[in-house]
Amino acid sequence: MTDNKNISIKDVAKQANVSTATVSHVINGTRFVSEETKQKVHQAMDDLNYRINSVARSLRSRKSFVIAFLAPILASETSNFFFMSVAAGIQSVLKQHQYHLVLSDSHEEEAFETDEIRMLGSQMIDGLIMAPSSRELDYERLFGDYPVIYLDRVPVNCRRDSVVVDNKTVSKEAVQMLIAKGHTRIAYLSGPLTLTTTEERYAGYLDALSEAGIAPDPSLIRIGEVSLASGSNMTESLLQEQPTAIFVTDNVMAMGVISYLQEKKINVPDRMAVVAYDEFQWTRITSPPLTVIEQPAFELGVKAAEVMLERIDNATASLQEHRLTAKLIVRQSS
Amino acid sequence: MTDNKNISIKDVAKQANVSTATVSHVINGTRFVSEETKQKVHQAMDDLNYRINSVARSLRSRKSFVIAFLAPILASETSNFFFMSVAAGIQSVLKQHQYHLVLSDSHEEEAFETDEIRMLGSQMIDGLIMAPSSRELDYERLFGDYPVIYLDRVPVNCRRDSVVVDNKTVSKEAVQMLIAKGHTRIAYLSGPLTLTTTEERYAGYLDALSEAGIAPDPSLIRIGEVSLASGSNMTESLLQEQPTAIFVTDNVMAMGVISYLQEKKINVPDRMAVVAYDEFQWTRITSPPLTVIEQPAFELGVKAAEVMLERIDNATASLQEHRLTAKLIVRQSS
DNA sequence: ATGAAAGCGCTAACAT
DNA sequence: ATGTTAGCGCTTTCAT
Repeated sequence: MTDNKNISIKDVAKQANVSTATVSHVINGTRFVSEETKQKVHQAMDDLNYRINSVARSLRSRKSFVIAFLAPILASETSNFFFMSVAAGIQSVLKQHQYHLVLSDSHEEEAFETDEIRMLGSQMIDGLIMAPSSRELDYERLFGDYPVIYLDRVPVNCRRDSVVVDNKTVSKEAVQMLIAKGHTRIAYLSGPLTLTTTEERYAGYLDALSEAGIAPDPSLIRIGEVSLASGSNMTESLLQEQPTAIFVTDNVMAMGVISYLQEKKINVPDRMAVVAYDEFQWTRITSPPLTVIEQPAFELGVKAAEVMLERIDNATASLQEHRLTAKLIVRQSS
Repeated sequence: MTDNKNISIKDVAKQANVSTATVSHVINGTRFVSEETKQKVHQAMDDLNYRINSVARSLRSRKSFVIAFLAPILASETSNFFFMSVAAGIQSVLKQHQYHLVLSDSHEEEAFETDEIRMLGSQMIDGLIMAPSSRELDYERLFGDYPVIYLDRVPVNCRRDSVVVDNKTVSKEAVQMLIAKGHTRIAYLSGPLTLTTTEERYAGYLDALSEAGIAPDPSLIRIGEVSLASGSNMTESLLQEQPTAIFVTDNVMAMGVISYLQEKKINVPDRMAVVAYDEFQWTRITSPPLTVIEQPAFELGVKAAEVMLERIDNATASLQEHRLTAKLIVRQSS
């Protein structure tokens, strides 16, 4: 209602009887202005209900104070959670530094993602934090003149800062825990191994088996689509191979596993132990509560934002690769 | 890598031997340009790897093609899902019309929200879709000169378009279903009644009881914090009042209900029927699967975006109030 | 301690 | 069918 439609720095300057330069400097604290003049300017700004036009500011100063986060946030119920927590972490840091966060969705599809990067390129962002949907794509030629930080996953020949989770270590730990409990036929369910994350988790699984002198059995390893139905189907077809434990590295697929076992009244953990990825509230109310690997999602965001801010300050500092540790939370399903 | 740092329309014009006006018109298709000239311009743009500067464009044209969505997206695990689905719906429509979506988080807190609105005000957005965190706040004085659409909830004296869910009808239906199954002592668990949504759900509950000639029992009605622990605690204290069914209008609280009943080995639905709000995948893998009210989240977003686009085209058209229907999904918990 | 003015990259009114 | 040019609102250099 209060119409601040066209109130510019010029109007404020006139009202306060000073130059536009002075108004600008008062706003930005960018050179000395006498107390008296400051008062006048503030008064005028209040009177006119002045709001800075940050578009004009960005155009002139070539700085937008906007950081974009590109990830599969809107794709499925799952990624949502994880990446939304990441976003919350990014946000919490950026806000303290007057930066804004723009969320951009990649749909976990190269074409969609490429489109978004192109679009962001014209939006004058000060930086891009992204979870690439492909490991092979040559992202570099898509980027504009802003720092980029890879989060959660990293493409080949990465020449950027990155903040990821130590998937291999924790996956290995999870499988070792199962082995320690006497399991030798441990099934592995996963989405496509086209991401660094899934690949690392798989490596951890193999490592644990190998160190325990257990030969990996291909019939126990199922790689497929990330969905509840897919997890359910895999579990069904897996049963004839007689596994005693299932390690499922995706939480949507985990729901499929649980739902199938429940439907067939297969007792967990007695007849089948289950370890899943990601700690969401619902994993505590299944029966029994699920043993899961908790990824530090929020912290991932915090770290990425911090690295971004440093990178903006110092474009030539040496590359940083941060690897945060995940935590195995043992509950009754294993 | 490819340095398109400073390539402007001017560079393209020079390279193609035309004026900047022509380049602009080629880009925007805003007046006739001969095929031949068009070719030259496109060639030049390709050669120079030109990318439009949408900041400059926005400044000049006073149009940003950006719509902001302000909601408690990053707040809790729950709202996440619901509002992220809404966001996906908004996005799907906007994308077709070359608009961009900026997600902004209100934290479900007035102060935070006010801050965000102020910030958006300086960002030259073409519209704001929001789920207000307060019913009483005078939002109008915070808004700038752009259309606003209320989504999911509406403040008092709303003078804007709105897109909401018909909570009362579906809540009433859910309670009637419980009554039809013979329940008379039906508990009601909810977060604070400070939102139009929660208020409507409560009204539906009361209506169903009243029409069945059941006097509402205050000891069965628990209003409190939205959290798993809170849902759990409420369930515990509720038990001495001997309800046979629980209607819980928030899904995080629902997890608390489930977890408490499970822990105490109280059979669902035999000793306690449960009906919850919101259809997420995990509601299918609890034992037993949950009867829930499914809100049309994605559709809510679609509708809001459509209304926004119409409103941008026609600022003076009469106010629209859309009320989408929710669906009761009956499963084994009731 | 403050002002004048150029110009960021674009659009669009006014020319021709 | 295309060119010239004045700004959009701001920051910032160069003056004084």
